[in-house]
Amino acid sequence: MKKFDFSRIEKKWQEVWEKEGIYRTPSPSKDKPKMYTLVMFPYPSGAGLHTGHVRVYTGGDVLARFFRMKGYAVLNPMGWDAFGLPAENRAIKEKTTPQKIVPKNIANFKRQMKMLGFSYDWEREFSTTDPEYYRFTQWLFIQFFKMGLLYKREMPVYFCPSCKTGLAEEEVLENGTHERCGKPIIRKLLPQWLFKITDYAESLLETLPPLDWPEGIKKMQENWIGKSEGTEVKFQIPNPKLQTREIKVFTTRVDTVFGVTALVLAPEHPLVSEILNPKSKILTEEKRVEIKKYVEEAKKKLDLVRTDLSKEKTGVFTGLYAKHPLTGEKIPIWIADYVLGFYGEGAVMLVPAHDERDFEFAKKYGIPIKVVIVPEESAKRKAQSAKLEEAFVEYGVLVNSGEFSGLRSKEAIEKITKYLEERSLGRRKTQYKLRDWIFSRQRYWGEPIPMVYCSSCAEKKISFWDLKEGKEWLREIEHNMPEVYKNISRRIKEVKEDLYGWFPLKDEQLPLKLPEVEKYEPTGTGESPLAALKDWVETKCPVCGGKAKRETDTMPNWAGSCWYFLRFAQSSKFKVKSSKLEEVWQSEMKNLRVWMPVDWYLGGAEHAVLHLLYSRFWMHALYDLGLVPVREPFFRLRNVGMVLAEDGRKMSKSLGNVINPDDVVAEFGADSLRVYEMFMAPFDQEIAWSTAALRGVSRFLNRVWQTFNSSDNLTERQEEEDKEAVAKLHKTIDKVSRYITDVKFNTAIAAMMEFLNFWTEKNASEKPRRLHVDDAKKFLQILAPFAPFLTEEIWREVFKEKTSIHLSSWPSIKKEFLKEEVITIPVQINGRLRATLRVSADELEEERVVEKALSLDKVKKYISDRPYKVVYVKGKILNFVVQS
RNA sequence: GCCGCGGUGGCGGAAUUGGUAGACGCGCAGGAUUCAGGAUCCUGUCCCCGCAAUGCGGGGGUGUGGGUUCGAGUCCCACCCGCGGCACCA
Repeated sequence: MKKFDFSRIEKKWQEVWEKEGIYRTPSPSKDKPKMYTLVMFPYPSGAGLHTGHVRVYTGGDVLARFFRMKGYAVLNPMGWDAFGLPAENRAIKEKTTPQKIVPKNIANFKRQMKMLGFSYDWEREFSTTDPEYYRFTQWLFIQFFKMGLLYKREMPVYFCPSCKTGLAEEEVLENGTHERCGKPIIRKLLPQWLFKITDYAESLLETLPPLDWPEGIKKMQENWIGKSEGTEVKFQIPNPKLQTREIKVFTTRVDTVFGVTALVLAPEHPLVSEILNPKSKILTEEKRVEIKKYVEEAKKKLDLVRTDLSKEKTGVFTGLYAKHPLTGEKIPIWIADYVLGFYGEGAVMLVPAHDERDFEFAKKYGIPIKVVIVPEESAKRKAQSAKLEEAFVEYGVLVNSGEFSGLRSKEAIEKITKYLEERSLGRRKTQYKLRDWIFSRQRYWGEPIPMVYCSSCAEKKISFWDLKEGKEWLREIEHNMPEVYKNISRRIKEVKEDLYGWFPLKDEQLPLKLPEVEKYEPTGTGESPLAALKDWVETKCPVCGGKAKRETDTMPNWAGSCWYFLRFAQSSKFKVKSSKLEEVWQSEMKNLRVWMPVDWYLGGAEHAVLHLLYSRFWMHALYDLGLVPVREPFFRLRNVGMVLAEDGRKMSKSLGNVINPDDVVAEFGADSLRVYEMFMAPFDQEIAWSTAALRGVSRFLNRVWQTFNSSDNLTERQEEEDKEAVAKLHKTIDKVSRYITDVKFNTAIAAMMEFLNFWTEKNASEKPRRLHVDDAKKFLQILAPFAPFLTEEIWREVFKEKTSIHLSSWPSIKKEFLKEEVITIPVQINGRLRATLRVSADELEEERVVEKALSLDKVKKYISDRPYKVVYVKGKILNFVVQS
């Protein structure tokens, strides 16, 4: 018998499928509902696809193929996320350009994807680096700008002296090194574009619960946004020499406010800079130097590797006092680096008795510890003022708290907040951990930010919204979307000052192409390489016609991935003839309405927060502007687990344990690789590579091939068909259908293996089991999403089918085959299995089953004459509870 | 420290969600075929014990200890271990 020659066959079908265009996206209709399956698109690196890519893309492909056969109009696209540092760094190293590297990498990725038989609609392919694509990335940026969601501000950003580039905080590892190059980073003050993502914190939180995402991922997003409700309390500083009149603190435990024995400021707090100014003359020179030294140390510390030793809290007393808003007591003001400058107000009230960190700090510096909360039980006795061994951080009953003494914590929080609000000493406040998103990069290989800066307009304090164009835009929003307008105009007030002189490009000027340059290495000054291109940078101000400069920063990698799923859903022949991009976008709304949201989104859990949060944010904002039909981009999310090397470690070149898909396909074929990666473990679980297990899968596929190529197990005559095999087949179809949509690919394959074993076993009379060819084909069909090449070969070459198996309809199940005719009922005595009973499916009544069971010798033996109780779950189990 | 996920044979894992624990695959052992095999096929394979031993019977068993239940891998309580994330968030 001929062996399965996979390399010849795979090549043949790749070509045929392409020619026949079987994976082109059909138009959905009433009978053909839409199904948008998407896998996180890859960064086309020079190394080509790795086994992890194969895993997640195969998973997506199985779903797409399954839904296609189920009669859905499937959109299953693929593209490339090709801007960003790796290509740029590689180009620098190899003395070439990213423009030359990227297409090569893409071509290699695409070759490998075709080799693996992924059923993408290649007509929708694009790269984020295509000017036709980033023209709209830039246009979207401008929409966000107009909405007041962007502002420019000097920010202390992380900077990698080795890569000579500014970094987002997310690119810095815990140990203070750059995630790409591993070198230590420093901090540098640079003007940055920031996204006001914090303005959407509530919105992003609100729509999270109904999403069909892994609960863990949802929780991580929730924690990242980090909402907490509490009270802002004002402490006045009765010191006429100071400009700062008050210190605001945020607390979730205002019930402990009577226990405040100090205020602690972050080194970044405005009051700190004020008193450090030699001109202010608030402090003695000695004190000023002491504090200055501490603050500088603390700021450096942020940049240093955080060690366990640095965990001990340090601080310095300023010599200044604030007034307690409720008791009027003098409260000393300290500075300590454990208070963060960017969270809350950059200051906390120190309540040593009821916060562990405060307790530790107070002990160290001899600050008084005042108990104001006691456990409810001890409140009933007498408030004991015994020395605290540790902070009492739970809720309890207030003591030593003036008129609020005796209240329970929760009630006290309400009452004290109200009291403070009435006297303008505080207010209810919701605080988020989420911070605004630094969106500009001082790098070459990214989308140019389509903004122009005119210094003379800036001096005249002209902003975009002061122009006729800006006013008209706002008026239209106000007219059409009054609610949205409220938010936009509030934000504009907040950001306007930072944006005098900044004007967006006109639609017809887009795309603002990334100029080809000779030297695109980072400048080292922190500026983007684009800053060196005089001709490009210098331009005319669209407002006054004078000299103006282009923004030379580019967008981060995230920009392209924040809306690529929209682009796939828009028409594939998306050629922009009109320069009116708004019209072009609006004309595509019908397609977005058809396809969005993504029904199935697969990708690694490492994107749990950033990519998913950023794209959700863009969608929420675009929804407010009426530019997308839904708020949430991804209805259903499933994670894929990593593929580790055979030794259980990460695959890496330096360890020499990398498995290359090209090699595996050459030796075992694409189907074997696909089925193996789906079979090894649940999809979301990590797996270690095992070539031995891959052989097992390969053996299974070979047995499928042999079975369909021999006459032993097939028949054209209905009467020769093995009834048991048919019943088993239908059960298998049922299982596989359910397992696929449960993303339990491993058990789907196990079920098919089990079926093949049964089918090729001899029956009770030692004869081979035969299936009618029409039924045998059904088995091929359920295997087709996993092993597209092998099944197509048999479908068309053995069975001479004219059209692809992948366009065939998923086999339907006959319910009567799902029923067991004879059921095995376990018989237990006192919960221990003692026997099994084979009962026909129409004799499941308790009376009959018990009678039968009692006739079993084993059961008799255990019961003998003792009284018993019967627990019977129909068709499931029988348990005799016997007294001993 | 906090949050999330997990702990089942020699290994990867299965278990209809409270109802026969170990499906399927790997590995291993024995056999067939072969000049040969790291190819293919068949048989066996959770551990321990007993017997009139190719069979039959008994006991133990899902990280540990307790609990609920006729019945627990699954539910509850306490603890141990591993992985991932966040890390002074007031």
